Amino acid sequence: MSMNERYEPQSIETRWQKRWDEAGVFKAGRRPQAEPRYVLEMFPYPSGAMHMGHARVYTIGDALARFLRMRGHDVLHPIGYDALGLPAENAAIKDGRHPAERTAENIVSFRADMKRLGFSFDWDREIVTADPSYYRWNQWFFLKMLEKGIVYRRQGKANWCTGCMTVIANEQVVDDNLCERCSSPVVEKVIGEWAFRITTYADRLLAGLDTLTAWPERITTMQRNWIGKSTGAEIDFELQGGAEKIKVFTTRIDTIFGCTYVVLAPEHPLTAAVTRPERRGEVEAFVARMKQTEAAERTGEGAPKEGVFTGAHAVNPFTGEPVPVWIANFVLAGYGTGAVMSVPAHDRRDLEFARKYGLPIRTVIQPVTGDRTPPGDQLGAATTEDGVTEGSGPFSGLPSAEAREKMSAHATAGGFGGTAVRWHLRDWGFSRQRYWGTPIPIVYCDAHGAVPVPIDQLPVKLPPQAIITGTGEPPLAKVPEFVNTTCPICAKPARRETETMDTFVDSAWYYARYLSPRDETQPFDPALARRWLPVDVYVGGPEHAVMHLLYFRFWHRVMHELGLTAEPEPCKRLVTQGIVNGPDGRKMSKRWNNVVAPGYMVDRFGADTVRLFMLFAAPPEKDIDWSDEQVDGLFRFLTRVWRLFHARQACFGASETALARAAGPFLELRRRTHRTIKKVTEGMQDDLKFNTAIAALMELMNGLQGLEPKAEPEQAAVREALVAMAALLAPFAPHVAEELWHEVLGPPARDRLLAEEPWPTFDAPLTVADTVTIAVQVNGKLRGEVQVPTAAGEAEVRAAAEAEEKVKGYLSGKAVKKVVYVKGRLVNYVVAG
RNA sequence: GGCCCUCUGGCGAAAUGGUAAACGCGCUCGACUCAAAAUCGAGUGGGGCAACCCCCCUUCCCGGUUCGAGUCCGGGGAGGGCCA
Repeated sequence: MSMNERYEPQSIETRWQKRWDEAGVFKAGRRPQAEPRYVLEMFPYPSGAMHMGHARVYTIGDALARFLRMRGHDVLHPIGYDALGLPAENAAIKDGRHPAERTAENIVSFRADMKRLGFSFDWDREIVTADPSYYRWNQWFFLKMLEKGIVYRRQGKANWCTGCMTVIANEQVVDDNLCERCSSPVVEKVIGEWAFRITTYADRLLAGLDTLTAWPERITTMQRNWIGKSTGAEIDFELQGGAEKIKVFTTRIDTIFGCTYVVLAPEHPLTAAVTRPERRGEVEAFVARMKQTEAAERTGEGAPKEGVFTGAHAVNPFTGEPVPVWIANFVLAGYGTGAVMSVPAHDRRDLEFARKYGLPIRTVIQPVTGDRTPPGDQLGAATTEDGVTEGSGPFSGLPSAEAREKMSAHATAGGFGGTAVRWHLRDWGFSRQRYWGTPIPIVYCDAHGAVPVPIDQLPVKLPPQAIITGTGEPPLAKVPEFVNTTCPICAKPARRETETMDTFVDSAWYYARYLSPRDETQPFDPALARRWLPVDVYVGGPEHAVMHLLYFRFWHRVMHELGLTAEPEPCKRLVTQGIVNGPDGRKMSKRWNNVVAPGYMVDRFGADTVRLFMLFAAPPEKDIDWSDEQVDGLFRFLTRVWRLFHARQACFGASETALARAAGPFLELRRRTHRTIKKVTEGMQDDLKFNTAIAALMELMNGLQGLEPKAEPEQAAVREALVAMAALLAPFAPHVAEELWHEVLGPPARDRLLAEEPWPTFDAPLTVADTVTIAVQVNGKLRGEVQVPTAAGEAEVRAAAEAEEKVKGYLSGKAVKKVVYVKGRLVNYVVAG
């Protein structure tokens, strides 16, 4: 046997990657008897070169996948590419190339970068969403959902991105009404579009969150807020001298006796009908002006409240009192009923508006604290908290919650309203007026209207020759070969739908396609789904909390209802990993010139060092800053490990039977070895404590460095430590681990691979040291420590503690009131004075 | 404004309510060297002291629960996220 003295990762890494690949050790389904585990990382959008963020997610998932494989599980750890979408199309327009060409190139580069990092993916299951063999199943789901009424065509206001020239989802509109992808302004546009009725799942998606106990709470909280259930009441205000009713939605029906006016959204259908002739000019001018203004601008916190009086009055059904009907900018047609009852004393916006236009303010809630709210005209600010009703007729003197219940019941009984629920969640409009997406399988026929493409005619393929202009007209509309077709019902000439699907459709169910990626008869095999789903651990960025992760849950529920999956939720445990910032602590970006490319770092230090850095810097969920010094340190660690093995080659042949005779420092080494196995194992199982697991390995190595084994029992103890170290290192730094493991074991291991060896086990009695240090406290302050045999009882420990000179000083002449003894930890004397 | 999260050495961090700062980085000193790099060894929270004996202080701040609080509870501050 010969070992190179120098640690040269580049040469060993490619060699082991090849061996793993040839042996097929990462293929899922090789252990049909074993318990399956599905480890998934969010698949990449291959928009350019791979970056550090990718290196981190896949390293985290890979460490876990490798660990579980060594624990004997049958592991599914797949990868693919989220290849369709706007950025690829925009980039293609910019440099005049076809998105398919660019995407294919990016995938080649991504795949190479991932392979160089040694991720244990089952490459046979690779999927590309831009491939018709994938997106035909998007079309299949579309048709199934159309059948079930989950997909529908609607005419409505949509968010139109002026940069991407397409409709985008609510969730994709950020900050000041800008597009999440391209930062161009987003405007409202009335448009016909396809939508998923995700709102009919709102209650189930909300309730399902309670079952996701292994998801980070902040993600479930964000989803809960996004779904946004608010329970309130709907109340009809009859128009005085007219037949119309104004339906208002409120969560604060307990304040209804304080309602002094009613406001309609400018777009409310009743606006024109209620307006009195003498006010018509003013109202129309106002409505016209509001149409020019965007929603966010109108309703923003700082935006001035503006409105006009319609001249009409509506009757408050609780008081019988007529109140004026106004139109105002801060009410939106799209939320609730598009009309609100205004209670200026108890709502901030209503108060601001009332003050501006001189409308009455009436206090009807008093704080529970007993403080008095001043009368309306002296009110400093609206009191928006719950309290106790007053001036509310038969409902006076009730706590808000009780008042709400009784008032809702009263409205129901009187036939003018009742309890109602409103959701923040909107239906998911998924039509895109762009090329690089899944064609929507619909044909428009003059005689039969919108006709679904029959399932056996799928896929409807994207024509390669689309003219990509980015002008806002669907590019597919300009491809006659694509557009012109025949009606599936009457075979007469017809036109294809030219819109494509949002890419969130692709990512909503890709994890299921990995189960049977080449299946041509169904999206995936339900029998395999029963074995592998739900996903055991899903690793990805927290930025997907309300878009991808909600659509993902929605889609899974639909699949569940279609009988394709056994469970209603797609994934048990979610791990959200932090960002990798530049060395300067700022987000890596060309703008700051602080981008560190993973490929370059692999060239310099090897994949194992880069992987160790990702895992050691901090726990997975924390943001980290790239640090050249830390990377140097981890490379040094691997070099030290390498040299240590080399320096101890004499131990490699030591016999295991000699182990039992190890004594003194070598028995202590054996204990450290077994404690390390325990610590790493538990850290990986319970939480993903990669950083402390690696720290434990460093400690083991530090302890090993000072030992000079001579006799065979000593050599055997060292060998045991080396074998364990190689195995424990395998999930984190798999290449060097594999190399060293083979070196230690020698020829007997020639045909085996550490990647699929059983995980080391520890001998429980050996994890216990024979003496422990017990802290001695007096009144909770540390005053000394004593070494006692691990087996020592309380009396023995106390005797030793009380014999300590220092402790004696603190105890002498004091009355001991109480002694707290914690086995193996401390003894605390509570003394008087 | 609402909801949520975070705050520990010079830095990244660790710590079932039980010896705060494991491990790594950085730094200091020493060995090796003509010298340097690399490597190896020792030290490294702050203050007091002749003393690396010992004492006091220290997990953003204030209070509480407890024999004992970085950890639990209440209040405040700063920073961040999401939603408005």
